This record gives sequence, structure tokens and C-alpha cells, in this order.
Amino acid sequence: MPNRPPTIRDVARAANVSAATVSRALSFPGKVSEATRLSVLRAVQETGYAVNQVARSLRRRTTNTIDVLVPNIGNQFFSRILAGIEWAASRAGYTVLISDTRPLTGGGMLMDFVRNNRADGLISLDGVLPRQILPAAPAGRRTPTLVFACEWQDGLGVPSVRFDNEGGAMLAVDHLVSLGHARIGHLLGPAGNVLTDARLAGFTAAMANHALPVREDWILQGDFTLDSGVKAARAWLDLADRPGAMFLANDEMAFGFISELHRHGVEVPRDLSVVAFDDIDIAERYIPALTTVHQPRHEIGEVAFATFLKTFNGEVPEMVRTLPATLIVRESTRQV
Amino acid sequence: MPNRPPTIRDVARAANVSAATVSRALSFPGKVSEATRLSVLRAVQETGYAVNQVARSLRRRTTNTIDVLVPNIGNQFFSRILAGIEWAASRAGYTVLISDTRPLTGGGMLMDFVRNNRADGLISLDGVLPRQILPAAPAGRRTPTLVFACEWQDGLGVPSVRFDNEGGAMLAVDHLVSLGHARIGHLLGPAGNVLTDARLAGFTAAMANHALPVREDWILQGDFTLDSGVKAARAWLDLADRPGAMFLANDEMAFGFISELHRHGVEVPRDLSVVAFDDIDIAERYIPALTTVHQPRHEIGEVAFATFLKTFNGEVPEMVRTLPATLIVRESTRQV
DNA sequence: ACACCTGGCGCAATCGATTACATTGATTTC
DNA sequence: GAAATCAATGTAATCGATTGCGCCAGGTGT
Repeated sequence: MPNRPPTIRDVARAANVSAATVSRALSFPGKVSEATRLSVLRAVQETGYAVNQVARSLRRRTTNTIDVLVPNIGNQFFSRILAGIEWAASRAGYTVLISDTRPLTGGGMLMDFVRNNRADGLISLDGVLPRQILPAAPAGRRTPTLVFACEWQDGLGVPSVRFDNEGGAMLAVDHLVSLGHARIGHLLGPAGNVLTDARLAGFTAAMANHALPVREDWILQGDFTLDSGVKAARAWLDLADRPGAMFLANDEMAFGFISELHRHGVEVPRDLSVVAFDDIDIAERYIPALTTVHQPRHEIGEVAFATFLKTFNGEVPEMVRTLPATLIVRESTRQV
Repeated sequence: MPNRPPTIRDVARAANVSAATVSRALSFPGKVSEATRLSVLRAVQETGYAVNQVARSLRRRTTNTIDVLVPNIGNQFFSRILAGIEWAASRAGYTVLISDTRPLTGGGMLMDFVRNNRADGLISLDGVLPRQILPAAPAGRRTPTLVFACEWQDGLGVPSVRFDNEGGAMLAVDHLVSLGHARIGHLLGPAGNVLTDARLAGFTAAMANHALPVREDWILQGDFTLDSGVKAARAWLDLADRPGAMFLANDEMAFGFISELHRHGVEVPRDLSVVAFDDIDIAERYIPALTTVHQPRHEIGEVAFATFLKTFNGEVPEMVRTLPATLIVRESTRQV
């Protein structure tokens, strides 16, 4: 009773042609006569045939699938990017697989996905891929196609698509300065992260532009999580001499930060101006609505996929593509 | 130069054994002698061999992979569930693929994933799968293994794991009543959604328990999005006679709702008590911190995977498994 | 009238790993 | 001491689709 799913041979039999012809009729309609094409199509209907992608992949040595590595699916920041990737991918007949890089503690499994021929390549939104992964092109194997998006890792010869983090940070600082702020602090992202560094660099550069000092004790350590924002707020409260404005490396920390200050009677923007980075969905609906740096997330996804495809097809892509960031002014900053 | 990746045959040659032995050494270490096992392992190292999963899947007719269908990856609510699934899956040697159901407008591609032998089964967090998908077990094919989690669809004979939505809604209402509220409204989820129905049912039942009237004009229509919360706030503001408390069908709408009211000078909880549903991460750090119904999301993921595995192995799973919901009281509700 | 294309199709090899079955040498059993 | 058993390994078929090669018939060119 539980007989096997129909194979191409079943279709061939039903259409009175060879399996080869069925294959051609399906993949290269122009290669067969109109009559056989139709009879094959009818046979497909009758049998309920669906191509076995596994067999096809084995023979074609290609999966038409890419895997996207996301540092943390829970971070809502990434969903728009994924949407952009999917959009471009489906247009090219590609399927998108998503993997969260965090659960894979060993890390060994990551690139195996490509080595095992389950995906044609990777787009990584995570810049800190385990060492083992990148050099994983042993024994004359074609280097697996890898593209970085958002985050990246230098010195690997891997193409990347980025936001203008430095420029975005400068916009943030410029905005605060234009509001009359001169005492400005910064809450960092996780140590060793390229975004942390780039945003700090932008912060420092902008401060220098305005001939403002960067005070060590006003540079707080965070790690992009809500919780680290909370901790930073406590550190801020402990400061003997407090800055009047803070540039936070992302929105999520800003929520933790502002909420914790609120619990201690410090109100944003009344007592402190805050500008963050990312413009995730809730930013507009937080109380206060968050002034933050916006990035074209859908677009970076599209570009990242295009870059993958180009690379996979053997062409040489732009190695670093930078997309602009803009500042969205809302309620968490005010004139002083 | 760009010679092919090493195959099992290359390993066999290097180890001076047959391909069959290599296969056994790798998959059933007990089946070969200690000596050969070691020499095979060494050969694997030397050659840099990695199993070709595609070939393995073709032969084994199994992929050790499940696909999880998520209505909206952007909704942070799902990430914990995914984490739970991954946790259980990796323990069973399974790989988890994640697909967002929204981009697949045609819908046809969804189950093809399984029909095409790319995944052993599906866990759907989306209850409104396109019709074509479910009956997709034609021509004597073994019905693909499908499990619903969170959301579900009745009358399909598909096992599901759910939260106690009705019970959670009742907890919410009970809490409001215990605070002295009697004039209570409800913001619905999207029409036709099982969660919407279940939460409404719980709301209605609890109101009846307390002999409180359910007023039609206090039942607002939403769709689980931030934006629909905003719109609901406007509808609420237009009310001639306003309820003093609202039970909202999810957190995200609550943020839109509360923020929009705030912009119009109505403060929560000062002017209105709000309790929502989901307890996503920011709930605790919203201002005010949100009183909401919590669900064991990691656990539902684990249970869903266990259910899948059971079904896939031909056992008969519990058809409906319900996990308890609890109320987390925070700052968005107050005594009147 | 003859050689030459060419469109349409079938045959069979192939992708890489797995596994049923066969083989071999050694050990156990009666 | 012969038969039976077993552990370890090899041989070859197999999973299902794709594709290089070649055959055949009908059409062209000269």
C-alpha cells in the first residue's frame, strides 16, 4: 500500500517515452516536440510526479539553494534583510535556508552545510564565524562561495556588503551637537565586533570634527543585548559627572538603557538625549519614540544575493559595497 | 587544478580498503575492526573528506532535516520557539531549516520542500497554510510528516502542540477584575486566526464567570501588527464611552496601542490598564513594562520536535498537547 | 541521386554513498 | 575433526535524475 512516490520512470512509462525525454521535457521544453511535451505534462499530472531534488542535486552538482547565517534570529533587525535576500533569491530560482549561528556551538557544522553540497553558498550576517570555517577549502576544492552582509571579517578576500556605519555614527553625533550637546557619551557594542569598531570610529571622528573631547569614562561597554543596555544604565547612573547625551550602538540596548533610567527617575529626553542605531520596528513606537540611524535593510539583502550569484558564476564582484545610512529624528533627543 | 572534492572512494584508496568499509567505519564504527577504523579516520583527515549529504540522502531516502514554517520571521515571538526546536533537533542529529511562509506567495513551493525529499517533515507555526499543501499526499505517497505548533488547523488529523490560549486570556481578565476593573475591552488578532478565536473565547468565558458584560463596541479588530495597535488606539480614542481596561491579543499590538494613546495624552496605566499576550523580550523593558501572558516558548519547540520525530518513526503521537500559560504582572495595569 | 544536416529521441553512464549479499579466514561447537 | 558460526571485508546493485553519445528519419544542398 505505501508504495513509493512516482519517479521519472513512472512518468516515462505513462507517457510512452524514455526517462531522458521526460527530463528534457521538464527542464528544456524547447528540446522536445510539442506533442511529447504535452503528453509528458499530462503524465506528470496523472502520476502526481514531483522532481526529487536530492537526485537532481546529486547529478547536477548544484542545489540552487543558499544558506544565510544569522547571529541571532531573535533580533528583529535581521528579518528585513532576510526578506531582501529571499526576494532576490526567489527571482533567481533559489531557495533560502536560514541558520542561526548561535546554537551551533561547535561551529564545525556551519560550513559543512556547503561542503556537504546542501547549499551552493553562504551569506553570513555574522562577522565572527569560527576560524575553522573560513579556511575550509582543503584539497583543491573550489572555495565555497561566501558573502558577508552587515558584518564582515577583514583580510579574507571575501566580498562584503555593508552599511555606512561610520557615516551613520557621525550623523548621530552631528545631530546631538546641532541640538547644543557637547557632553556626549557612547555605549559600545560587543568587543571585537566590526560594527562596534566602525560605529566607535565614526563617533570619535565626529567628535573630533566638532573639537569635542571623547571622555574615557563616558564610553560604556555593551554587547547589543537589551540586558547590556540595562547594565549600562546602571553604570551611567553611577557616574559622578554624567554626559548630557548618549549615542548607543543599537536600538535594543537603547530600550534597556532608557527603561532602566526611567525606573530610577531619569527621563529621556528630559534629562538626557539618546540616539541609537538600527531603526528596528518598535523604535518608532517606543516611549519616547527613538531617534536612530536607519539602514536600507531590504536593499542590503538584495545586493548581498546579487553578489553571491555573481561570485558563484565565476565573475568578480565588488569586494566592498557600502550602502548609506540616514538619521531618523524622533523624540528621544532634544535641544539643550 | 580545481579537481573535485574527495569522495568516499578517495578515502578508500588512501586507507587501502573498499568504499563500503569506509562507509561502515564512518556510520557504524562497531562494524569494523579497530585497526581499519583508525586507518580510515586517518585517511579522512589526509584527504579532507566530508560526506556528501546529497548522495547519502538519495540512498538513505532520508535527510535528517526538518523544515520549520514561520509566518513571520520578523516577529520576535518565534525565535525562542525556534531555539527550542533546534535544541531538540540537534540532539537527535537533525538539521533545522527555517522558511518564512509569507514570501512564498504562490504557496505551492511549501510542501514541495518535503515532496522533493529535501526535508523529512515540517513543523508549522502557521495555521493558515494554503489549501493545496495539506492534501498534498497523492498517489499512494506516504503522508508527509507535519506538526503544528502554536497555531493549528482543525479537522486535518495533524498533531499539534499549543499554548493554553483560552486559559491565558482568562488569567488576564481575572487579573483586571481583581484590580477592580469591570469595564473591559478586547483587541482581537486577525480574523480567522485560531489564536484570535481562542483568546476571544477565553476573554468571553472569563467575563461571563465574573458576570460582566462583553460590549460589542469594546471589541476592536486588530491583526497582531504594531500598526494595527496604532489604529486600534485611534478607534479607542473615538469611543464615546471608553473601557477602563483592555486585554490585547498580543504584545506587539500593545506597543502600537500604548504609544499612540501616549501621543494623544492618554497614559497607561494611569488612564487605562492594559494586559497583553506573548511576553516577548521587550515587554519587560517597554515603558510602562507590560503586564502580559507568558508562554513556555522554548518548551513548545522541544515538544513539537519530539512529536515530529514520533510521527516520523511511525508511532502515534498525542494529537493535541496543551502547554500552560502564566500571567506576568508588571506596570501596565493598576488598581482602580 | 548522394552526401550532409538536424530535430527528436533512446541508451547507458554517471553523480557519491549505502547496503544486501557473498566471501574468507578464524573460532566455536558437538 | 567436521560442521557450524561469526567477524571483517569486498562486490555490485541501488537511490532518481541528468546528459553525452549516437541512431533514425526526414529535409537540404548541389
